[in-house]
Amino acid sequence: MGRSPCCDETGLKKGPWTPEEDDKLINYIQKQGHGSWRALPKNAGLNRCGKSCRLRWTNYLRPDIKRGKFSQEEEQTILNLHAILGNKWSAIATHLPGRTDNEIKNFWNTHLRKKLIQMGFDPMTHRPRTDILSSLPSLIALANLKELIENPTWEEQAMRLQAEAVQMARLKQYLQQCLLEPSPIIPAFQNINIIPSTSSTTVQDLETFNILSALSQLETVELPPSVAAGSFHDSIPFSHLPDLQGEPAALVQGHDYEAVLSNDQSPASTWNIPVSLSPSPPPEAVVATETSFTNTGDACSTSSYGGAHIWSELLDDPLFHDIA
DNA sequence: AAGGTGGTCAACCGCTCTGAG
DNA sequence: GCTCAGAGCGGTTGACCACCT
Repeated sequence: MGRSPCCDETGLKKGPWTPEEDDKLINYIQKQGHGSWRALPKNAGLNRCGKSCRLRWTNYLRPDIKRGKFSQEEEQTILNLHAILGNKWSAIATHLPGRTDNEIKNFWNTHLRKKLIQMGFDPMTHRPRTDILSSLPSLIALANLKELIENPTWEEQAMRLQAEAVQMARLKQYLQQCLLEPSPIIPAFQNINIIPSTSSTTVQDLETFNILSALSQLETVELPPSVAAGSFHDSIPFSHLPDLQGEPAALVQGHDYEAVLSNDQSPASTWNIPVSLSPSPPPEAVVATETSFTNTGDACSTSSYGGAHIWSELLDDPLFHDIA
């Protein structure tokens, strides 16, 4: 399918529009309307293809176009709509008066997409990224390498790695059980939906969640007998994480998105993009989570593994970003 | 001051959709 | 139902600009 573009016709001008061309186009459309776009350039005295004229008019010259920076409300609207519609820029644009699909697309690609990635969200599914899982072995190797560099003796390394292996195995076992057993959802991941809310989900929440999600899917660690006994699980007072296998909102096909948009309790997505993309103080739930690990007092304590700062150091490491 | 790098955004390209004949 | 022209859409490009080294 597909036709050769009308601009292939030789002699037609391409590239940036001059003020004179803009004036011609505006004057013609204001007097005659655009009618047939293909016929327009000839009638208006423009050496352009109709397609180029239409684009220039709809994206730049139209009188009702709102220019300038996107407001917080517009930004949030785009995020919410994109979670439901995906890259349907024209559909998104219909909900933002004065904004063009091209403008929204550019804004998404240059701002919002990057923000979501930085926060650990997959910009396409609006869910926390799980591709970190594929690089987890590298991540662990990196952590070990870091330790090797900082701790010169091999005996220390052997003992440390052994302890870490036990910790990771236990953590994995616990998280697997958490994922399998229905139990109350921890506050940090409660009430998750695509509609703006006052939820205080933070970057820290997401990083924590990503790490926990990654660890929960570890498949390569041999479990020591103490884990199999189940004592570890019993000692941890927080519960299971959201289902990661659900349908990504952006992939919902054939959905009546207008109905979804008008429904505050939309089931189309179970994830909440934070209202503000700026960091906020960590919620109690996350603090409680870290405390829970530390207070167990056994090998699963994050403090004996280096604590949360090891992970945050790692996550900030340029090498990790390359891997991720 | 000059070159390099990254961000932004207008415009283009190629494909799909739609409706008329 | 088929074909084709026109319109529309989303992805990509490239010029321009600001900032950094």
